Amino acid sequence: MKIQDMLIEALKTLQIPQPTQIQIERTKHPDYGHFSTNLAMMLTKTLRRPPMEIAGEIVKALPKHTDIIEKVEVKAPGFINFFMAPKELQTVVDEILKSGSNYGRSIQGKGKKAQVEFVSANPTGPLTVGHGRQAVLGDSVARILEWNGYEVEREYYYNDAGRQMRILGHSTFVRYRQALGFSDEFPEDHYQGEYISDIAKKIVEKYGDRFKDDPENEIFKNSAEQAVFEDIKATLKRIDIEFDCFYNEKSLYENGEVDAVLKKFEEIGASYEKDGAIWFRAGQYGGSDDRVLWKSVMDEATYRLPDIAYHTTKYKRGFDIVVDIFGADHHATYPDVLAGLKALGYDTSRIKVLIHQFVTLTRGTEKVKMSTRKANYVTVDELIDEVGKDVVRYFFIMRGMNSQLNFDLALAKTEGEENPVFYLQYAHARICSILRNAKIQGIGLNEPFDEGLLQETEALSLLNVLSEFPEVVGICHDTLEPQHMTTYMQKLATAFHKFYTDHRVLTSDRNLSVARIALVRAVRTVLSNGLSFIGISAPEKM
RNA sequence: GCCCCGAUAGCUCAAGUGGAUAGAGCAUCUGCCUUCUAAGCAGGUGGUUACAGGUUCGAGUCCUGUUCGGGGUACCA
Repeated sequence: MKIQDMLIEALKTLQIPQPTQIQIERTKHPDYGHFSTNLAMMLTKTLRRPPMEIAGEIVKALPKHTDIIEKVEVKAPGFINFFMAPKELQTVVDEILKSGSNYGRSIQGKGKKAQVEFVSANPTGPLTVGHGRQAVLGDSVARILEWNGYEVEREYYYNDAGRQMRILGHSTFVRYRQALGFSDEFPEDHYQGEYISDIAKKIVEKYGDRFKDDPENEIFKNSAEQAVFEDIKATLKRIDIEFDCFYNEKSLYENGEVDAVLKKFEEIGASYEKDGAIWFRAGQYGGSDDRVLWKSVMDEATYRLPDIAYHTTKYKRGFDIVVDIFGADHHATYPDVLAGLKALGYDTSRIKVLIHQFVTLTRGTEKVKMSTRKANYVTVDELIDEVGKDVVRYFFIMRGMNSQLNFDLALAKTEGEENPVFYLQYAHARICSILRNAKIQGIGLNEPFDEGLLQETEALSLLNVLSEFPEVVGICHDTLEPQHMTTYMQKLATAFHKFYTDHRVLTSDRNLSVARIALVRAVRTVLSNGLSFIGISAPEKM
């Protein structure tokens, strides 16, 4: 960065040793210029002099580059504020138009493979609002990594062998009997959802009463699983989420990964037998207490063992970065998995675990409890029907994942068109409309322009916001939090709407019009890139 | 008991590594459409950032304690 180089040069002339890091930040308020540094305040400790004094000397010693920096100010308690020259701000238009849909992309992940694992709900029923948050969050994290140059794989891990699935199969069986006219009672702890009856009816259509006395027949569980999975995939597709891989836990037993972990643990003494069960010394590897890996009672593994084995495959499959996304209810399980991997000698710093808090559903002031069993949930599909794909996606990532998300169903309906997502899309549509009009007036979109004509306050602040986009992509990468992009997009749209209100793009002055067209084309590019970054469509008309 | 997350405007929420005057939307009040999309813009009202201490040039952000809410703490996943 140019400002940084200038500061380093100033420190050299003053013979002040350079601190390990020079912080340069964008300012919040225009009064403080475009960038500022706390360098003088950082130096006050080592130099033992007042920061204002140091700041003054640094500013005097700064090399003069009036084409880049228009003004430098010192403000109490010792900030050095840089005001960029219009000429410097104006260069971004050309840069954006040249880069187009690549503007903002970073290459820091180039050549690296990343995997994002999310949703991973067992196929017992439709995706609910709770899953929705994770689905959108996970896909957004994947998009963040893609924008930063990684080759990204989206993975869905599931288990179709557990107790839940047995109950699902039996639920289907009972509905099947009922569909055949038997008056079997439906057990309370079974899956109450109507989708089970639909699946059962299809079995009746296809096979009649052939299985009426065969509750153990695999057809019940298998048909249910298949149907549910198809629904889940269809739902995800509606919000533009597609997985590259569905990984079945069962395969870890079939391909020997589970056994391999057990054997290795035994070899290195990370496990021991007690009370007929096999325990993992999690405490020795950064976990809290020792945990059971293999149950004595049922003679089967606990979930930890296949989870550890599963994660070893992530290393074996060559991912440089692995992101696991869990709901708050799973936060206690991952330390054991990490401890297991550490025991096996893997570098666990490659694994990033993101925990998101729950979605609390309310209808007005009334809380809606959700349970897949009792079928009293709101599905992602219903949500999409209600507010549309873009709003669903935006809604789930506009809040930080650490906060519980309150979803008021009553409000979701009324907010409708006042939703912040329309604000962004409207800015894009407005620009498209201007460009259509420009064409009608016979102004070409690619005519050479004089960027020096973009000098109004509103234009300059818009240019400043535009130049921030690549940094936001970087912040999203560092934090793996997509909401930084939504916050930025609001800021960009605001800057544009403000410019639009105060200045016409198509004026009687042709040169000015051409320059402003270039500006709004740059805005459109960044809007469109940002919307694609968060997976929201950029409409040309609204 | 112990662990994780949260508490910011009347409501829902922002605020990258500690920075300056804590921001949006909704709600409410007032202005702005014979000119490119008013799904917009400008302005008003609204805050002791749960509470009490601490760290420092500086704390919504870090530390300690308290209160309240959510989630966990299994030979369930």
